[in-house]
Amino acid sequence: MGRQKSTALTLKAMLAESPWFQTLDLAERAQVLQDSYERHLLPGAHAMRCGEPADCWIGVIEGLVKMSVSQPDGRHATLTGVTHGGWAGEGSLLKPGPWRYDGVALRTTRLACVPRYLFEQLVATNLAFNHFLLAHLNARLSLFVGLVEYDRLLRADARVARCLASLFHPTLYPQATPFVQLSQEEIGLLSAMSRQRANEALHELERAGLLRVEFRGVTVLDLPGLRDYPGSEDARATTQPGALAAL
DNA sequence: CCATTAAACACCC
DNA sequence: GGGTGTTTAATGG
Repeated sequence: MGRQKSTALTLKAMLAESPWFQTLDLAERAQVLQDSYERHLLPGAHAMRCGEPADCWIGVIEGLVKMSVSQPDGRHATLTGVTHGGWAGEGSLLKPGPWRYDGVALRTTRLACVPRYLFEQLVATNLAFNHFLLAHLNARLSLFVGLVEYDRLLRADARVARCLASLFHPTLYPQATPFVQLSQEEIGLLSAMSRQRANEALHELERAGLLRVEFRGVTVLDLPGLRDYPGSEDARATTQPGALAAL
């Protein structure tokens, strides 16, 4: 126990720092603090498994959860990653039935779990909480709209850029700091590419001055630049096959 | 043909 | 020991 890592929060601190918690009145806060619980996951363990009962709303205190879908033939697609400070699962909780996605811990992970009945009670009675949920869902929507574009139109370097930038959405990840603690393998998993391709992409982004590749992670230097990498104007330097090759 | 990846390797934090 | 950086052969569009 007692392991004190840099940003390790307690369950209560994690709840207290979550934006939606601020929307609750005192009684609601007390109930959330009392009835929420913590789960510890080893790498590879499921935070949620498609088809199993969706019995709580899940926040990431520490670690990394990869959201994905899979098909019977074993192929699977990564949807997004949830890092510390992020909340996930509200989509499945908003209607009856089981989880509709898989959530897999990519490394040792601690989860904050808010029981389903509490989540439903807040949705039914607390307008401010609903406002938070709308903003949260809207943020998720724009993330996935961007994902379709990214999957269909962008090359690998740009996919990594977008994947990293998405971890800085203030609504989804209020606790984000410039240093992103993701190994290159994890970045590859989230960006749907191999580790060495992710490595190559990261160095391209570093060359572009958008981030610094570091030990077990990257530090983001230019978030807007990452968001619309490779940009439209001064991207001539990098190889840009396809689009304007005719000229 | 080209890009990407899995596998394997040697560094080094 | 795990995360990197790099090379190799294999794979698929």
